[in-house]
Amino acid sequence: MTVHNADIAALFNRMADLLEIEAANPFRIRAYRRAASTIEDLPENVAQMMAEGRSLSDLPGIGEDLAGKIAEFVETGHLKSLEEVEARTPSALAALTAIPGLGPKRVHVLHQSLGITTLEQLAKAAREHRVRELPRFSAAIETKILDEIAKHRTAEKRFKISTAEDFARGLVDYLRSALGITQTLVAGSFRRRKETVGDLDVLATCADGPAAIEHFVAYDEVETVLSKGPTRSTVLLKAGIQVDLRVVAEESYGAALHYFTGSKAHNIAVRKRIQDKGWKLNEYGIFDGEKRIGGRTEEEVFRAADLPYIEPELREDRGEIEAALAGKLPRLVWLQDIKGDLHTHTRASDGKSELAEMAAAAQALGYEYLAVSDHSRHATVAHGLDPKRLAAQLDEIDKLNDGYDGFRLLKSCEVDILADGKLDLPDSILKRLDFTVCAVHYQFNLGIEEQTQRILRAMDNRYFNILAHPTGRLLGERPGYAVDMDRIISAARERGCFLEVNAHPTRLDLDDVHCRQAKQIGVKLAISTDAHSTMGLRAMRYGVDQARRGWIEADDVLNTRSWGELKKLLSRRGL
DNA sequence: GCCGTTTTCGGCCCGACTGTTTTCAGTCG
Repeated sequence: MTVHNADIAALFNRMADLLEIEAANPFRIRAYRRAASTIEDLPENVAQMMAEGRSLSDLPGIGEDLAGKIAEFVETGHLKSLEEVEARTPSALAALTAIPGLGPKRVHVLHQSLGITTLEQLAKAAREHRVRELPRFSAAIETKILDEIAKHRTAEKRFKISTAEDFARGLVDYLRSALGITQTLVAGSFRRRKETVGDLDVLATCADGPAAIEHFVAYDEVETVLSKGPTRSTVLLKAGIQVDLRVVAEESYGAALHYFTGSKAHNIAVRKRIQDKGWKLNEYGIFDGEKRIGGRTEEEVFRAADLPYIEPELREDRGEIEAALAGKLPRLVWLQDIKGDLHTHTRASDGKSELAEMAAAAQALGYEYLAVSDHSRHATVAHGLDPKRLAAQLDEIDKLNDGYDGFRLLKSCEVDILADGKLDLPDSILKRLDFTVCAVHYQFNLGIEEQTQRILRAMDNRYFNILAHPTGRLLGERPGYAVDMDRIISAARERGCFLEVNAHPTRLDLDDVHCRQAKQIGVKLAISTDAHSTMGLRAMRYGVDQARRGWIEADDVLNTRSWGELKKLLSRRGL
């Protein structure tokens, strides 16, 4: 059995959930969570590392004990200590803490006093008014629990970054319209540019906190005010997204921005360093005793921790602190580094704009080139091109290119990878292309071995260049197909192929962890929009954000290069 | 449970808001 990092992370997180309900040592709980996060974000497979005889206890937050537990699970498929905890505290209890207002302490009481382990039992007990009798509960909490169960755990909902931007724009404009609010910024996972966000963490500076809060809760998109104090308030918008506003004074802006941007693990690590110097960091600033010694800017926060500025996308406690100390922070790729788009569609297949329109839009973005990569024939619903139609498109591109100065349309095609691993078009037409973008578009339900083999076989074709949207996932809609990405990435390096970071906000595929893995192994990435219209070209920034989260630098990206340099990289050996 | 050119033991980030707790625990971020 193959043990994936996600399995081990889930195991440790479950342990942490249950230990929390048992009121175990909070630092022991944190240790499990930190280890889970380390494993989950690790750009290598842990079971593989073990097989190679490498020491897991070198990983941050993993000591002798947890390394042993990982080994036990990899070897036996079981974790004895977790089973012991589960015998006392059923795993189902962890799900109850997802209900807002129910934390580990209350869930513990519910289990001990009423024997409740499931949502159904909880609802029944609440309806029978048995919950309000318990210590630290009340009729109000009982009603709230029933409400939350009825709405069935909307708390879990996450929003695509592009959707969140939509909500954020209106809100930020509204906040800025208030007198006295000088700065407004959306921090949190939004600022770290995670592919999805659970809520919006908004920071505002204002001398009069309560006035800013009043203005905030009066926003006409507010559905419910969940909490409201003089400096902080939480609301639910009609769109279903939760928003936290935090108001601080101007001199605390940097400290508050750092605090509110997170991630939590990163903040803990930075605070620890400042604390080690005998100072204190909170959202109001850096303090030496009672005396404020900084915090107006984020740079001051990092400086106090003896660190250079760390970009928000890196702040996940995935080694950025260590890299910063060693002077090895990546110089992350910027949108301005991008010189062209390597995956786009036109009306010839399922796009909405004409070839010339796409070219004009690309030039307006300042691009040096745009690859046209319409679907191949197997994608019939997308009016995929057969060799004849593709040949006609290539002729048309030649004609258009004659008229451009300092810009070039590149000849490409999004070639289907057939179920047997063959490419959907014959070499006779593929050889006329500048490069191919190859993708899986059907038979998503193959087993992991079959699916991996299918892609590896396709990569064996010397006309295979870039693997498009490598996992096929659609955020919030469907998971990716089962595929062994470790092997795909290694195979790409051996064969001189590349992987795409699909910039469409519903895809963002590769994810950040695999971007970093590709970089470490030496596989370059294409950041491409998969645009189906001229508007679609503007999604590039989401792909760049995703790549930045994966520590990607301009040199790691194919399309930061001029066409001349790019062409050399795309020519596979033996061709 | 992890971790250490201060430590192998004793630390481990910090604060706002809520509610029923009359002095603070629980929850959340």
